[in-house]
Parts: sequence; C-alpha cells; structure tokens
Amino acid sequence: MNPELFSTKQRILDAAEALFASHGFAGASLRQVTSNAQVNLAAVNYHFGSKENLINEVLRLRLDKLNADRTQALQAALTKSPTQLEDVLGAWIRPALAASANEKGSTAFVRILARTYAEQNERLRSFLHDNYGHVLRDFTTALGTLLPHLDKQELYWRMDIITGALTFAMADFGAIKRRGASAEQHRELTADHLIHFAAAGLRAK
Amino acid sequence: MNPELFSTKQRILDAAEALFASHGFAGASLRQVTSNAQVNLAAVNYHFGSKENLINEVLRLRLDKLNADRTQALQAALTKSPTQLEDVLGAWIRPALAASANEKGSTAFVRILARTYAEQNERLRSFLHDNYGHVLRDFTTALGTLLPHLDKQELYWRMDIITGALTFAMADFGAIKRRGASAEQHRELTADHLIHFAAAGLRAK
DNA sequence: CTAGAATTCAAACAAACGTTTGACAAGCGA
DNA sequence: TCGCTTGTCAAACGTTTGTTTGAATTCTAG
Repeated sequence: MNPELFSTKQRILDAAEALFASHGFAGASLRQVTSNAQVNLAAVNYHFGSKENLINEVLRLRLDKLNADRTQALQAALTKSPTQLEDVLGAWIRPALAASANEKGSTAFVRILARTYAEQNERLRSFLHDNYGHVLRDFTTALGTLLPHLDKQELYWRMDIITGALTFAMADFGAIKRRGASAEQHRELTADHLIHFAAAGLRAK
Repeated sequence: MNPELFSTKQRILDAAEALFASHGFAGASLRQVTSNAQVNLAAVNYHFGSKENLINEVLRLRLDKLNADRTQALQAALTKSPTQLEDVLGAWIRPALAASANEKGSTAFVRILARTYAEQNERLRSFLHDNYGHVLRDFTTALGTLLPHLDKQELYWRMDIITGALTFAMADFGAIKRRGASAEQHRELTADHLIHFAAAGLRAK
C-alpha cells in the first residue's frame, strides 16, 4: 500500500511501460515484464489482478497527468491577454511532448499511446475518448473564439490533423533525428515546428 | 505458382492483412489467419516459410504499389505547368488514402502501416525506410523548388508533420466520422482537408 | 496413362503464454 | 507473543503459440 519509489508495484509499472512501448501489449509477456522488474512472475496478478488491468493502469496513470497538464496550460493561455493562437496550441502540444520523457528520459509512454491508437482496441479507444473527450472539447472551444471564421466541424477536422502530426512526432517516428542536441532541445524544437505549422494551417482560408 | 485470385496463397494474404490490422502482428495468430482464410494451418509455413515472412510479404506487396502510385502521381504533377503546391501534396496524400481501401473496402493496410510505425521494430523500420527513402527525397526536392524560402532541413521537418497527420488520418483514428457519406466521399474530404491544411503549413514563414 | 512434383491435411511437437496455487516470510496492531 | 493481513516465491495449471512431420491428395509434364 505504500507508494515507495522502488516498490514491487512501481517496478512492474516501469518495466511494463518500457516493454509495452517496444513490443506492444500482446508482444510483451508478463515473464519479460517481471524479469526486467526483478520481481516474481505472480506479482503482476497479485498487484494488478491481470495483464489487462496492468495495461489499463499504465495508461491511466500517464493520461491523468497529461490531461491535468493540458487543462492547466490551457487555462494559463486563456488568462493571458490577448490570447494568442500559438499559446493555445502550445498548451495542447507541449504537455504531450513533455510526457514523452519519463524520469529515465525514455519515450515509452508516447510510443504506447501511438500504439494504442493503432491497436483499434475498442475498449482502449473508448477509454481514451472518455479521458480525452472533454479536454479536446475545451481546446476546440478556445480555438473557436480565436478563429471565428471556422465552424465547429472544420475545427474538429483541423484538430484531428494536428493531433495526428503530434502523435507521430511524439513517438519520434519521423526522419528528423537530433544531432548533438539533447532530448530537451530536440523536444523544444519539435514543439516549435509543430506549433508554427499548426498555427498556419489553422489560420488558412 | 499461379497468381489466381482465390489461391491458397492469396486467401492467406487477405486474411492476414485484415487480422494484422485489427489485432496486430503479435496479436493475430496463424490459427486465426488460416481459419479465416479457410485454409489448413500448415499452409502458411508451406507458402511463406514463417509467420515473420508472411508479415513482410503483406507489407511489401502493398508498399510496392503505394510507392509506384506516389511516384507516378508526382511525375504527373511535375509535368503540369505551372506546378502547384497542392498538386505535389496531392500526389503524396491521395495514393496513401486510396491504399486505405482494398477490394473489399477495408482499411486494413493503412492500419497495418500505422501500427508498423508504432511497433518500432527495427527490421520493419529499416524496411520501410529503404522502400520509402528515395520517394520521400523526390517529394522533398519537388517541394523545395516550389518553396525556395525553406531550406532542406526545414522541408524535412514539415514533411514529417504532414506524414504524421496523414498516417493518423489514414487509419481513421480521429474524432471525425463520416455521416451518411460513402467511404470514397469521406476519403476525398479527408484528402482535401489534409492538402489544404498542409499547403498552408508549408507556405508559412 | 503414368511418374513425379506440388500441394493439402490431420496430428503432433516443444515452447511460451497468463493465471492459480499453496507454502513461507515479513510486518503489525492488540 | 499472538493472530492476522500482506507480500513473495517456486511450481504447476491448462491453453495457445509457431512450426514440423508424414501420409494423402491434386496437379502436371512426358
């Protein structure tokens, strides 16, 4: 019950996050997870009940934080005056990219997220929708007041496009590789490019 | 050896494509594949050698076609004069979206593609890079002559962003759902939005 | 028609999977 | 110290995995 940093439960979560990211939910076995976590095989079922529950926990913990960060950043952007389009976009993009780096500098979580999108698992999809739905709505509303020439349908289209590019970028999929730059520098650069590009796309027409 | 439409080999490829798309490479078993294909379990290893080879074949067949379609579309866009930015973007985007729909109207292949990006499997990644690399270079070069104010590095950044949005859209991940529209109509609409957005993003600055 | 290659099939293989079990140790309030 | 909960552990559970086998069947060239 204690939230120690190196408790069995936490070590399982860390190892699971890393392995799910690189091998997928189906591709990473509990034996790999418990071995990497230096924990007994039965510990997963003891602490999480099942592999499926472990997957949900890994996602939920990170998503809760990402949602909170985005909501807070949006509020900060809205209280500034005048509110800039780039600020609202930054509130959507930067927390997601920040979540890319966990304590050990790994990009495990976002690869999991991208993979989850790709999985098309309906339970996970609706889980994401329930967690993200209202935050996406808040952002779309905020963008709507800044871009009165676009109707709601059009805004959702463009947010879809931006989210796709963001997801792709988060997982470090692209051809652009950091050269000499630190992870943080590269993340900043990615955020800047995304925001700049997205702002131009949103202002179009 | 004969390329019949309903040969054992082809039925396996079709079933594998569909199942890999919805359950992932690790999540879809050969028993599911052969059962859906109405084919004996041993047929996969007989015709493809291994599950891994089957995965590669499924990808290779589709990628060859996508590459050819894109290259041809790019040439068509370049011979038109004056060459419009939207035409080059269309040559990148439309063949990919068209590949979304196979004969039976399924979006299997693109979900596989998106999933493959997410898999981070190095063998598959380099496989994609080898197949896509020169095509991406050709497009970047074409865009470079249309956008002389952007240097090569900047162009790659923006193509990364566009490709991310495209991949996301192809797999039908987003919140936008077709209402009453046919698959083709929805695809056309998606392409139009992507091209319009991407063109604005590319012209920025 | 026939010999031989190509393909299909049911059955079995070892390995790996998620999960359960029961014994054992550690922690803790009474 | 006692009794009870909590956690850990090795071992085994029944399934499912990808792959192999060898016999049966189908196809095809001579």
